[in-house]
Amino acid sequence: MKELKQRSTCPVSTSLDVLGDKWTLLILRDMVFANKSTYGQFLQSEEKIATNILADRLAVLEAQGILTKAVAADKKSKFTYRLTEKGVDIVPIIIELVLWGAKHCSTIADPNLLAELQTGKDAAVEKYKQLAREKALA
Amino acid sequence: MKELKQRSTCPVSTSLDVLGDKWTLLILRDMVFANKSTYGQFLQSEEKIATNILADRLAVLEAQGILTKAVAADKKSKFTYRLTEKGVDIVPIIIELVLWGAKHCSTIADPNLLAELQTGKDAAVEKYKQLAREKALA
DNA sequence: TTTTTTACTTGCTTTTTGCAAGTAATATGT
DNA sequence: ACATATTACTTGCAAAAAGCAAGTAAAAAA
Repeated sequence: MKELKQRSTCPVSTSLDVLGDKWTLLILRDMVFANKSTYGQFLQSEEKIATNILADRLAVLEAQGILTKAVAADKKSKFTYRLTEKGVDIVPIIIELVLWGAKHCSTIADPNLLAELQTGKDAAVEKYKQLAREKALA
Repeated sequence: MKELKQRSTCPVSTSLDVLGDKWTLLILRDMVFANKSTYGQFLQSEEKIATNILADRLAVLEAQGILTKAVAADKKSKFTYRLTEKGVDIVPIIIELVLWGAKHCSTIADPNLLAELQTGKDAAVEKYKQLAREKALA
């Protein structure tokens, strides 16, 4: 069981104890916006996470109850990672990162997603949370 | 000038290139919610950031146009750090971290802030953004 | 004029990351 | 049945980042 040290009782600080690095939220982004759910799929992302880092972060996320790991339906040699409700609640954080990056940095965002977020953020957040929940049941 | 390498053109990834570590968003939290603006004040926070890390992060934030550095009004030996509009736009990210940490982790959050965020998030976000802007003018 | 404040910098150790290669349990093709 | 491929890791090592203690330097206060 991977343990994390808690630097203080502040909620921002404690959230960062779990999510504050360059890779964790990218894995969750891939689950929410790219429908990814296996180790092999996470490895294929553009940012090229190292295999040991990916294994470590998945273990932390599982230990923290943000996702669950189960043998895949089709193959016994494959695992499927799914978001828990604690994981689904990270969707708003990811969406704020999309909006900030798209507004202030040189990035290429999906125009449809961006338009959706800019015209009705609350509805879009709910939509992506619900989609994430449905994927977790499949 | 501190440079950061951009791992991809994804807005989430690019935001994390800048903000994805354990300290950067704590400095911004202190500016937004604790009215801090000087090196010495940031050092006093509960999480005990090291002096070299703080100096490094302030330089990155300045290079990225998230905050500005100026000689303090009262003392020539003191600097005042202020949020730019790009910095003010990080407020929603911090607020989502507050909400997630308070809901899912063992933390102690200010009950007034929490109630305010839970009853009317959008209004509260605007309020703290506006307060941050006003501080930047003072 | 000495001491204190303020904002760092430097040197060193420890931890984390990144990279390449290796392992092991299925699963597939012939 | 047997060899090859897929999938999910682990291991070892070098490089980068973080953490810690001490030192520096300009300005302010006593």
